[in-house]
Amino acid sequence: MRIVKTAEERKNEILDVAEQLFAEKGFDNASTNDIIKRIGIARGTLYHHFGSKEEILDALVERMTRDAIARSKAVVSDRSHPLLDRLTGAIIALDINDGAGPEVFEQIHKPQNALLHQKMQERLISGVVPLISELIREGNETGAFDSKYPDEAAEMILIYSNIAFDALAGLTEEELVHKGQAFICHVERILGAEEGSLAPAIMNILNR
Amino acid sequence: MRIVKTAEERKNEILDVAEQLFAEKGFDNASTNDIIKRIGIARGTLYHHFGSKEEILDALVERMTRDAIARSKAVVSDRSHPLLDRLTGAIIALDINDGAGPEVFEQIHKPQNALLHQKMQERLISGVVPLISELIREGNETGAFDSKYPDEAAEMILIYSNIAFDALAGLTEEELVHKGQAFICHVERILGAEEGSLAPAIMNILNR
DNA sequence: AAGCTTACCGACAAGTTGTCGGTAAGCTTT
DNA sequence: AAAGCTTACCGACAACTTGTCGGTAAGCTT
Repeated sequence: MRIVKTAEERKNEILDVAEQLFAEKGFDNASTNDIIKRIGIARGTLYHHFGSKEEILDALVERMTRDAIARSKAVVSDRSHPLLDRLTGAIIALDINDGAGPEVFEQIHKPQNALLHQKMQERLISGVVPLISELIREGNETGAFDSKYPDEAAEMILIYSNIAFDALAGLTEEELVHKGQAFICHVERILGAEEGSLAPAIMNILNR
Repeated sequence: MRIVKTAEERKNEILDVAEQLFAEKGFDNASTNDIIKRIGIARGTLYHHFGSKEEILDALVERMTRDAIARSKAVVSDRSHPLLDRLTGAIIALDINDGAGPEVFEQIHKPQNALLHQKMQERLISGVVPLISELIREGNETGAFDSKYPDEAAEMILIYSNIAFDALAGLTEEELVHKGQAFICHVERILGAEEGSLAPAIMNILNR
């Protein structure tokens, strides 16, 4: 009466439960025992599919970031929208909690998840920087931007948005708006865009 | 023949060894057993001074960041130097490895030290942002800068310099210079400073 | 010298990760 | 259909972790 599944099926099952547990208790506090108990498999089964606990984390990070980057890429490639909309859309696509569930993104910033957070950030940055910098170059040609260092500009914008928008828990609505406006202003300056040119693009995206 | 020391002495001894070990093996891989063996104390002694392994980490982070922030503060407060020198000096003071030893800063970015890294970053940012933003306000008055959001500008500059200058391991000399120039350019734009006004200030600091 | 505070000790409980020989399910292959 | 092979699965086990706790001893007061 032993239940057998394909390797892919079982791996995804493990990742699903790992995602839940890391969100609930954090990577450090969630044990491999927690995972196997919740699924109802034996210890050996888990280690048959993944070589270590960290390997589970890596696979999970891969799965989580793949979607976000794909979404970002889709927005960037869609030339039917104006350039500025594509820029803001690509960035926003990263921050908004994907379908998987918001509780993950809420707990991700807790100290127990420092590793998860760092790995996700690394992947997101390296995956999206090329997209954004290409967009910046495009803007340079149309005259919308005037950036001397598109790669580094993209890097700076993405790193900041990833870190700074982590800790927006204890902020009032007013502070939040202020922080958002500051961000827009600084992005405009970094890109050499006209002042106020980005704000409407963000509205376009959010109301879409 | 039991060796007794004051609590402060012993605590510092523990932190010294912890710093070594975290640098050698990373926070996760260095066990409390490693610490007590290297010092030659018993398990109970360690837990008499620190309530948990994470408490050791916190104390260590405190001790490490205290110096860096103090250095930064000293530079900012020294009004005998020009404003721009104080700005660049305060930022550079954070990145340069302090006397403690460079091996710590080399290993700090490894995955096993994600927690340490995150906690240090948080403390550094929250400690130095007020200093820098005050400096920016000062520059606004003298006309050197034109920043609408001094706090967020300081935050953005500090976060980027902390993250981006982590991974400069596999870069050529040329790439490094390019990245440095890009950073200067973007800081100037964020602050609304005149183009090229920051570069000489950085030279001043580095050659001091 | 008695007493109190506190640094120190080490055995122990409870839990963690990763290993390994063995079992059984579902394939080919003949 | 039987034999054989691959591979998903099992669970006991070793080796280690962190944190606890009753007890010891050093250095203070009083």
